[in-house]
Amino acid sequence: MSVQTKSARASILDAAATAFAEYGVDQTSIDDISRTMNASKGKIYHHFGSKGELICAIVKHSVQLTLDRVGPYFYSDATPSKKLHEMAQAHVTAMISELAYHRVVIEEMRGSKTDKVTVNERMLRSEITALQTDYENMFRKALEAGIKLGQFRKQDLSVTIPSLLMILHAPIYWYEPRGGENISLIAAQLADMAVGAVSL
Amino acid sequence: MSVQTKSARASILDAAATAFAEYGVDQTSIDDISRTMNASKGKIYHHFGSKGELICAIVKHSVQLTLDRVGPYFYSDATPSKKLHEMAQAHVTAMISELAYHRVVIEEMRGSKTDKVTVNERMLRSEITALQTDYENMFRKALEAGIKLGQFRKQDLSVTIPSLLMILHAPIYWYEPRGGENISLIAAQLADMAVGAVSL
DNA sequence: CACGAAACATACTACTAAGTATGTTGTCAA
DNA sequence: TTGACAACATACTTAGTAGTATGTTTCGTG
Repeated sequence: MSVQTKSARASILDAAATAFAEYGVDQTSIDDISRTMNASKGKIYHHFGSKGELICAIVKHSVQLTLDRVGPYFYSDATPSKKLHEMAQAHVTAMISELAYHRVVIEEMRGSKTDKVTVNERMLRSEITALQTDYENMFRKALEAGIKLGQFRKQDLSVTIPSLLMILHAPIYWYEPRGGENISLIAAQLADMAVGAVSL
Repeated sequence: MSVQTKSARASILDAAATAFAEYGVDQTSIDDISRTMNASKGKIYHHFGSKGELICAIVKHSVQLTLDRVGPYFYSDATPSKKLHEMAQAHVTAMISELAYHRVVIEEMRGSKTDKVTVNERMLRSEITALQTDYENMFRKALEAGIKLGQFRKQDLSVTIPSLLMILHAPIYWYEPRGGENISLIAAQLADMAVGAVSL
């Protein structure tokens, strides 16, 4: 077959993300995941050093996907209001489009992790943190530009940014893929809310 | 001593909420909790039938506390904008004031729970759901009133309400009690954002 | 074809943590 | 006083799960 089937690593990532998103990270065992793939636990541990690394890979992928979707709008030359609106729309679209991956992120955001953490995992974590910082900085700069131009209210951005992202994360909690639902409608409304939340 | 010390049940609830909030529900064992209280596992299981029931009690308490703080403002006769602002402020104040309890709620929102669920727990869950529905309805009515008066934008409330609550939940993720931070400042800014998010 | 490594599968170990069974102490009412 | 019950403490059982050790098969390459 010339049709290159999805790589084993990607299959595992998909299956894991789906299972984690559905039942929760802690309630899902590696055995559970392998079972849904008609594979064995050995396969997973061959590709990922630990459960923690698997989770990190999912989270990193989620952040990267979001960055890829939103980035282009940040680097446009639109007015701050319009730019923020487009970024918000892209973010929501990302959330809905790869729902499972992003759901895992939410669950792992408050990751204390007393368990053993492999060296590899520690590296992944710092990479993720870097990506997330980059991402937040995009919103920070867009907001600062809008404030300077008098389009956005003066405000404490360390409060604004996480709250703004909360709005855009919201679909993670309640969206369920049906037939008819119009993704762009939801994205548009949430983007309206986001812009309204910071505007004068 | 006439000073009535806190009831055992309340002590357990506090210790559990604190530990759950700090390390995560799944990473915190009943033994962990009892250890922080200098008590025994038997004490906890004497007052709560299972870990699930303990969690439910915490969640219910959280919802009840929020309801108590926000309710009065809903039943005032302020204009929709002002009413929503006051409700939002009260909500944020609640989040910050009993941070541990509300953090547990967030973690349990996406509760699939394949485990055994006791009958008692099932009852608690439905009570909680009822309280939460009541709570959301307060915001729904306030928003509908504002839309009717032309103060708020026409919008899909099934999208708006969860997103609005997300803004108000935000401090749960980043607030950490220091000395100087001014709670009311944070509450005011988030309330501004909430009102702005739905206004014309 | 051979052979070595990658890509798995299978079986096992070690440990954690929820829940239980049972023992002990204090309290209060009859 | 006593007995019964609430309020704990202690010790144990047991199920589930992360991780490992060890086979087995496939496959690219010389």
